[in-house]
Amino acid sequence: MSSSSQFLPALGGYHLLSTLVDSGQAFGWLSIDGWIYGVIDGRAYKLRQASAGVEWCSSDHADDGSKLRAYLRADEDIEGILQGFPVDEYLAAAVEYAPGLRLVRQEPWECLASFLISPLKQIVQIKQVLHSLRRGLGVPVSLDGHEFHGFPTAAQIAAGDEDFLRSHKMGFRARNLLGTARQIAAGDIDLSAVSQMDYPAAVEELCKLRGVGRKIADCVLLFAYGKQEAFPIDVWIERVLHRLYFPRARNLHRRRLERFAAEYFHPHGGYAQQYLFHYVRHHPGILDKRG
DNA sequence: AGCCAGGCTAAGA
DNA sequence: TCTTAGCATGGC
Repeated sequence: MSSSSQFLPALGGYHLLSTLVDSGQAFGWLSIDGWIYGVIDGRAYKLRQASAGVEWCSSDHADDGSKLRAYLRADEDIEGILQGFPVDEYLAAAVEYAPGLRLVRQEPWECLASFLISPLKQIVQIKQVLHSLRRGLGVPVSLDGHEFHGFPTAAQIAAGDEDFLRSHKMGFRARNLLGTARQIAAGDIDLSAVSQMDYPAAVEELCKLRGVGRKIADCVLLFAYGKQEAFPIDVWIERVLHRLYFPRARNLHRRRLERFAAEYFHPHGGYAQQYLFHYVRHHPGILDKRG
């Protein structure tokens, strides 16, 4: 059952590993034998870095690659975005460190469910819980003799109970995932309608979901809906903004940081945040610098 | 061993 | 409106 690989051009600067495996925006991609494996919309894919693009292979032999292109945001003008960043030594260092880092466009439900697992968990643990959940509920799909699983739907999760979810080590987050899955399965909130909303309305809508606050809403709006105004402020980004941009400020509240980021990085807050996050996670020492 | 993790809810001031 | 305790689990 060998499938021939295909090639996505115009992705020369793309760095798959930092974008898919090591970025903290998506949690389902696995690095195996020099390829990166994952599932998009029920199809298994494997991807590999090539000199002038991305080599890929799908479990669906009739796959024309359009889903993958959309997921990778292959047509995005990354050069223009980087040019539009404010002149800033930290941002410049972050881009220089990982110039091939990109944002992707995930499926909204999977992204939302993933970040419902994120509070008070490390990224490695989030990945473990989500893979466990996939194996428990997801539809299997194989590629190269490896078995993967699609992400469980909201209806599938809503049909279960909290103890089942807790058996996948998600602790108190089980209540939130179950509650949100039920709101969506019941048609209480329509995730497909969120894409047409402007950013503030979308934030408000997502925050109606159980366990979703501003930070998780921003993650979903950025990583799944492509809303560039979204600037998720987690503990790391908060430290970065505080230490690097307001080294002597006291009583810096989340509200103040949100306002600063929205203005200063406009209109590319989402990308700026992603580069800064990736950079600080690999250079925590920059936070030691005293202002 | 002890600190901390891509936060949120709800209760109390 | 603003603060804060409590939350489950495990990597390092």
